[in-house]
Amino acid sequence: MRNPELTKEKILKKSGLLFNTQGYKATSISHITTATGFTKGAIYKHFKNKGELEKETLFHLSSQLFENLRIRIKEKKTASEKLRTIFQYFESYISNPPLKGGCPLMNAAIESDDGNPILRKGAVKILNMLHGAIVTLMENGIKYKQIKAGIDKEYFATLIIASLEGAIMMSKLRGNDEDIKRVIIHLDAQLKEIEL
Amino acid sequence: MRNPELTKEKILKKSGLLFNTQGYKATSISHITTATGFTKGAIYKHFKNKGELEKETLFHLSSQLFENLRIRIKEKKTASEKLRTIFQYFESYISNPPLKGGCPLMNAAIESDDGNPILRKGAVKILNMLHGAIVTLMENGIKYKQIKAGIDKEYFATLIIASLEGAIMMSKLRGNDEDIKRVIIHLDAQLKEIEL
DNA sequence: AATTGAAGATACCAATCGGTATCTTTGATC
DNA sequence: GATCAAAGATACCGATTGGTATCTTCAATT
Repeated sequence: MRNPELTKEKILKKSGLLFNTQGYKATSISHITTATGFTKGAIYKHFKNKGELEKETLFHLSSQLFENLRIRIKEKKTASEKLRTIFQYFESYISNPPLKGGCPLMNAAIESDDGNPILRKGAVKILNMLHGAIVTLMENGIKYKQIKAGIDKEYFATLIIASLEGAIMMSKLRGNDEDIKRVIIHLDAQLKEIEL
Repeated sequence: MRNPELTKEKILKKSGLLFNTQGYKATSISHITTATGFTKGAIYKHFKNKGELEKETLFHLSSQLFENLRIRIKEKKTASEKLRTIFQYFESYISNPPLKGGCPLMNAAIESDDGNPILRKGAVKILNMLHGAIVTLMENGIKYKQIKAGIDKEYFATLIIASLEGAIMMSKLRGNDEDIKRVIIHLDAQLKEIEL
């Protein structure tokens, strides 16, 4: 009944939940052993230390969310629709969370940026991926005449990520859905202005 | 040479630095004793437990920043100028940080929102204060015919806070000042649209 | 079916955690 | 200047931390 791959997957999944809700530093190996049912020995067979587990877990979390998002985006045809899908996905973090604990990028960014350089590096990578994905999405929109040419893509990508991330923090903290909705209304309006 | 008030102040100051950079959970009492030069006995004479110290420190940090901001805002005359002062203050978090470790509101919000209800309550209070301050600022702007009447103040306040907080996270993580600058350019443009 | 290396369990380590009880020192009050 | 409560130092507590060494169990290979 042994299945090392499945064991590693289970450890990553449970660690993801714990790290994203309780925080990386605040989640101990013992918490993970009790959550998974495995022992320390099993965990340290798959991960050489806690830092490595944190890094791999963050990557696991983000690939999961990215994959989810990618599927939804693929269904849409125009760049505008794709962008709006991103907005809605971020709203679902509040209204119907695909993952407890809020945005893993934000969580890792805030916890790591003044210590834990390994985790920080992972967070930077994820942020750059997200930013880059939005930029290419807009490039394609321009290419297929759905979006005005000459707009500053980097600027829009930053605007989208910053306001959505900030809004999730606000809504999550205040137990609101007002803040995230307001931001999405604004982003929708901005999107209308660059549509063709 | 004893001065209990000054002792408490020093503990709060050093704790503020440590909590805001290393995180609340990650900063131990021992870290604070070595940073302040005081012993555990001294700390627990002024704060009944670590949670209380965290709460008071967050309040101390935010009042400091609020006071700084309040002074700068008071110098400006119109609502637009006052709002732009807020934008610039957030930019200074990156370009010339008044405090290491980024925005204490954001830090406390992210670390506390799934545990540490005491700290969370403090963060909510600060967020509501900031939001409320921006709303009143705009109300006065409307009153004195500097800003268009009929605009959604709550909406603008949320937009400002969300995008600035998100941008700080991004710029801090990427070692950039691009992201925060882009957001401020956008907020400036938004402000121009509601000016009279 | 015996072998063997990997998977996982168990038991332990020193260091550190938040917290407390107790002791000494200080400075204001009389 | 003696008094005395408050401020702060010291020493300790049990629990928990990340990590390791060792043992057992499993399942694929021969």
